[in-house]
Amino acid sequence: MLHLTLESRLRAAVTLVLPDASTANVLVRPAADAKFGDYQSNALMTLAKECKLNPRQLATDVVAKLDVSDICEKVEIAGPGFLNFRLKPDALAGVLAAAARGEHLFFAQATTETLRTVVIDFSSPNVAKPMHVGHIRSTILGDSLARTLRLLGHRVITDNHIGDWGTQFGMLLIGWKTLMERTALDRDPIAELERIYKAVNAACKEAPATLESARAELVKLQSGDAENLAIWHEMIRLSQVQFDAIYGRLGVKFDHTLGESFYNPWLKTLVEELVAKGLARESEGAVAVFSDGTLPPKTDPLRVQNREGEWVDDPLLIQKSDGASNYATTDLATLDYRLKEWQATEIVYVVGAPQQPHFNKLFHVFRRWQPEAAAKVKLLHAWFGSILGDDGKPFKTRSGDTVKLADLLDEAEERALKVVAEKRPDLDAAVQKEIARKVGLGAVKYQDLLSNRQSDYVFSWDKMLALTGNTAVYVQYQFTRANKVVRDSGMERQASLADGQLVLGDPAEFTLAKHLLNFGLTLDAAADDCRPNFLVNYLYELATLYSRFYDQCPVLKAAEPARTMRVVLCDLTARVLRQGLDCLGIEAPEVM
RNA sequence: GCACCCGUAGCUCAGCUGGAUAGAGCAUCUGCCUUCUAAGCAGACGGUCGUGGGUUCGACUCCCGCCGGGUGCACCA
Repeated sequence: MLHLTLESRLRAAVTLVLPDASTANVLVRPAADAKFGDYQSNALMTLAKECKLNPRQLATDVVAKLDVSDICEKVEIAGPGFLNFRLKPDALAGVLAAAARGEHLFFAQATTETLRTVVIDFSSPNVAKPMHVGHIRSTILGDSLARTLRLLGHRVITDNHIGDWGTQFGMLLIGWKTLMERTALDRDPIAELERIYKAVNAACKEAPATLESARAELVKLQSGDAENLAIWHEMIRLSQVQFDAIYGRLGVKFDHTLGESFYNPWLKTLVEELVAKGLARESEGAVAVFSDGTLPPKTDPLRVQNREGEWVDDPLLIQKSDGASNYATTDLATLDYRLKEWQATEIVYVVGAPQQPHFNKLFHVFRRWQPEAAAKVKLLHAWFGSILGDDGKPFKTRSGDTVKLADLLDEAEERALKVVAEKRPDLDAAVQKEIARKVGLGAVKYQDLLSNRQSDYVFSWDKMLALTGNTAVYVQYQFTRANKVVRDSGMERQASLADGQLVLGDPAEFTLAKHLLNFGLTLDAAADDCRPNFLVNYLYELATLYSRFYDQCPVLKAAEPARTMRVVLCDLTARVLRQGLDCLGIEAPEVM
């Protein structure tokens, strides 16, 4: 918050010295080290380089025009041209008082000018398959991004683009008709669907005749056969029951679940339009979009170098030689729908890294298809790393020993319950169980959001369900401690708190208070780059700073004015922790 | 062969427009509960940031080469 004030003052001062310079990159950030002060700006060194000026001289000139004496001590110029700002305690206390009065929680919401309409495409499991740990990253990343953007005041539309169409249904239909056991289906629908799918898949490899009949069933489905359509609808319904159960546990909600099949009615005309516009043409019986040659081969998504080093076409197929569409066609139709139906200004696809070439092609082809619309929308593939097995190899759905998501969540809650029972034997069993639920599910989500999304992820039960160190439990625990102090303080709502009533004394208070102010900065960074790990790290740090403060500064026994200051710090810390955890989809227990 | 990703402490990983002495957790070791919840706090140990060059006031970060690992490369999604 204060850094934004410093930033705008600094920009104004820069403009006075260098009227033509762009100040977009003039930023004020929290200081890297407390000994340099509270905030710093490195921008003048960059600016001096661009303008071929002496950086120290530029810094001196800018500081001469800079008036921040209401919030800072004298601005220092250090090293080759760093600006170091040291806050006046009263300025910091003033921001805290405003937050305590409920005027803000250290972040700013979007205005009508900055409002974005963001469609987030995430989770997207396949019908008739169990959700496994491979789905967790997309689901949790996407949900966190949606929650964060919503908190920042943007219009967010979440869409679960489930896999409810495609060649696997040929095999599923055969299996349903010839192998399916009704009692098994009633007991565990997804397991039975998975079983028949695997059986038919194996049979197809043995006998070409089975493969043929699977194709025939698929054609019947696609041409509207009533029996096959009914079975297909039933498989989707059974899957949706499973999805809803998992999403319910995870607290994940979607505004829409428009699966691949939803776009079927538009696919044929879409292909025709692309052909008519000259973008797509027939090739080896299929229809594909080829490079138009306007880009250098190296940056052209539709060209690739072959073994001999020659550049050859690597087109985007939009219709198979049997006349059926594929996922490129569906994805183009989906993109078109989202722009027309929802007026999206951004579409974020939270999909794994291996699909980068696909999205490169998809976005490229869309730009050629609808240049005007494409110019107005930001398309982002927020990719993430693979989940690896203990052997370091990515595991795939068919390898057989994938960990089912439901089992993972069960195990998380069970492990957490053991710890809760040990730490808090005084609580009722039902209360213990509820804490264990929040702690266990929190552990899973936190672990997944903790590292950079682009890193590969080595799956291990112990790692995923860790309850010590930098984990959700730690943050949740600090929240309950802060919350408890506020409850016990008996302090009324602080609506009438005056700025002057807050006096910062102890260094632990000062450090904690400064960190609270960085909440908004962190939310913005996490949302803009789709990196919830920034927020996770921020919350962990806030929790550690609170824990130190709690250890060093008695709150309820302190004399005024320290007592009020400290209760306010506890209250604000608890509020920021709760709000931050909420952005991660993690619940904050009142008691632990 | 080509493209993309990765290589940071014993292990798992952070590292924000290039910025000041590269940070956490786990593990190991040492202290701290008659004091608001010890699911806690304080401290120690631990690094040629794969490697060799380049760019510059400054490189884990940008560029080039090399080594090592992973993934993908037209009708599955």
